[in-house]
Amino acid sequence: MPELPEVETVRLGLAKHVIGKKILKVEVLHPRATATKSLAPLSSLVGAKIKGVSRRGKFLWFDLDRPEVLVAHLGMSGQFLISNSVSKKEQAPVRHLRVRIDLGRTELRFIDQRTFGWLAVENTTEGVPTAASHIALDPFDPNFDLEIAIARFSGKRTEIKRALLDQEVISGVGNIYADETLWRSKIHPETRCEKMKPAKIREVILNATKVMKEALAQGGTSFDELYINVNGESGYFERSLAVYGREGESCPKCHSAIRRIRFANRSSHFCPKCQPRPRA
DNA sequence: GGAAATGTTTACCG
DNA sequence: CCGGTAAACATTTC
Repeated sequence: MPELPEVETVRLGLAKHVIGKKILKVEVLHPRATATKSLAPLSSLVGAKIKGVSRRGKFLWFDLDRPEVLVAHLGMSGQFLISNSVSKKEQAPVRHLRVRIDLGRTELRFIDQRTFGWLAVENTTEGVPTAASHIALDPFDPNFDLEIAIARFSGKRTEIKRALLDQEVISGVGNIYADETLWRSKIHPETRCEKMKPAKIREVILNATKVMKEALAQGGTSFDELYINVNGESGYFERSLAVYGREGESCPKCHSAIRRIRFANRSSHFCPKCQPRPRA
């Protein structure tokens, strides 16, 4: 579920609530919540103080007053929720609660229905944890370089949608924003990158950036309770979606029926009129 | 009741 | 390198 705008919404919420707090206790309630690559059990972080919350693409991490970081990936259904610590007795059971991190008056909870998300203790290289070291810069990164990104797309001999989803080409874009980006760009998802002019690729990247910025401003996209911010609130970008999840409904631009195709093992939504299939 | 679908990532195979 | 497929899993929808 969570793509860059959702992860960034979570990061902002976490930063507001956990920076400066010390980890007093860590309770792992599901074995898959700790990534196998974790250098140590999450409980080894007891005593560490949280100095900051960082993000690259869809990867999140907590910077600590020690070299290691606590890395998190939300997968399809991961959430962080901030709650006030209450005595064990008063706690209502929380569905899919995987990890509890005691920060004193605050408890940080990692909740994950499908358990594709994970946490890990990792080292960093130039401030970036191992898990995210192969991930390209996302368009919100101050060091993001548009020309380098264009070159990377141009070098891919594959379809534009696959490249958009490839986190080593550009990071942060997932299935929702890829479809929305291509609709805005009037490009069919199966258009080959090598057939696209650099100017068109530039337009695609800029549209991806724009659609994710707009989504961030609305707190991200929530279809259900599977994506909510650290306070348990939903995002409102769903109402702004032009094609994603709208198969059979009308294109906001031309009113043709939106189509859905299976593609790269997931659904792609597009307008057959605004985004005609490129001729081979 | 069962199949198909769901926002991610990684691995494997041809 | 590319692309298809599968896998990890729980839940909802058709």
